[in-house]
Amino acid sequence: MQTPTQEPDPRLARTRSVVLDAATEVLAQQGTEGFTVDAVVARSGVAKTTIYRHWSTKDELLLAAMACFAHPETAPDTGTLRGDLLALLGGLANALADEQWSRSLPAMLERAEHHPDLAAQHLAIVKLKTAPLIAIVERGRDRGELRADINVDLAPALFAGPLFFHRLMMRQSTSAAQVEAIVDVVLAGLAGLIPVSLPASPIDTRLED
Amino acid sequence: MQTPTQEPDPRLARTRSVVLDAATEVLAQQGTEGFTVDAVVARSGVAKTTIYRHWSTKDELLLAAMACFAHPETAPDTGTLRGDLLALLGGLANALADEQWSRSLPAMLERAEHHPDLAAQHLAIVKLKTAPLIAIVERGRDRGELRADINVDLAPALFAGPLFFHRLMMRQSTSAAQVEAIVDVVLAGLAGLIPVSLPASPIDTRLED
DNA sequence: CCACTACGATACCGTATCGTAGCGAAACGT
DNA sequence: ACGTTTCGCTACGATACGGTATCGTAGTGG
Repeated sequence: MQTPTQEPDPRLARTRSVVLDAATEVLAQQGTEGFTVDAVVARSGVAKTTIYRHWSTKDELLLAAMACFAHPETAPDTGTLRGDLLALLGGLANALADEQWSRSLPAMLERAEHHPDLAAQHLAIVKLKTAPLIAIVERGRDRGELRADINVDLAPALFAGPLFFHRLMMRQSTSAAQVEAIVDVVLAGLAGLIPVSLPASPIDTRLED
Repeated sequence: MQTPTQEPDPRLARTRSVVLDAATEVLAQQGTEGFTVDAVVARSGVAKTTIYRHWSTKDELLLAAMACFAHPETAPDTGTLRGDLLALLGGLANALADEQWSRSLPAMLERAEHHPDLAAQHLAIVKLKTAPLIAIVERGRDRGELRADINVDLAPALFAGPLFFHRLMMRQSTSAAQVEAIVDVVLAGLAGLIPVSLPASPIDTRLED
């Protein structure tokens, strides 16, 4: 009856991969203005018609290219909260320094600002990337290295925020020593004195025209 | 001899102001893709030829529009470091929530990534905006509320980074309660236990193709 | 070996956008 | 009042880009 061995044509996957690789590279190197279908054609060596056979519009291609960055991050497990944070944030600092994802980040942020689909996808990616950080902090809390009543919602902003600030606003990388300093300051602040309990993040009623 | 009363034509200043206002609005509302000369023409009511008489190219216009955001920020003075930080960062949170500068920020970051002139100008603006924060922290340090050997280079990233992280990555605003929590955590970490002394920020050898 | 599918090349259309030309009208300084 | 400067307007030219049509080619599965 059915044809279970409906082998998909390997050419499909091949061009799809080649084009998406080229698209991410173009986005990373040229930004939004340089992200043009012809540029992807030139870089990938794939004909424009073929590209349009896979993605019916330029925005779809951009969306698909962005989706390539949605790899889940694995949380390190060094045994201590501080060690985990240093490992994770050190890796983040390195990624922010020279990975394609980091170079395309400003372009993605800009496009997401005016394109709801991209905004949703970017938010999903961010949650994917921040999940291990939250997991680490929760694990440390459960281990007793932090107060039990701590609210983890601010953890991504507190720990990763400074790194992104350096990358996006100051346009410079964060050294290992700086990562260590950030971890130590925030960790001391979290572990120590003040009970951090907050109302949940406020409803956001902004960012729409 | 000379004509000392070289009264500048008020029309020049007027159109310049009108066009730059329109340009910033277009940039904030439409982003880089919508930032087109014709859009500025439509919004300002100034003829395209006139715009090109003031700025010889579109990039110059964009540069001039960005320069409008280079207003120096005034540092509050409440008497305590915590009060100053709450005032300043609270203002920053509000600005990030709904000011034109915040809405054009992603576009500016993206353009700066691939346009050296804009990058330099953006960095100058950032330094202008972070200066009062550094001043506040130094004042608190000199007042004895922080260790004397503290390094203030990380202060902008530690205090303002989380707010920018919320705005850019999470696309949400930072509530007053969250600002307070951030200030308390970082302040506790800075005031307390660990001596934060770092080598100076590393030389940046990235971000060029 | 064969039908089928995906791919490549080229040409093409329509449109958006940057930037300019030319001329007349209006506002300015004196 | 008058010369000068600035502005508005329409119409362009040039280019780049998104997207399509057509036809021929090459790889794929059976």
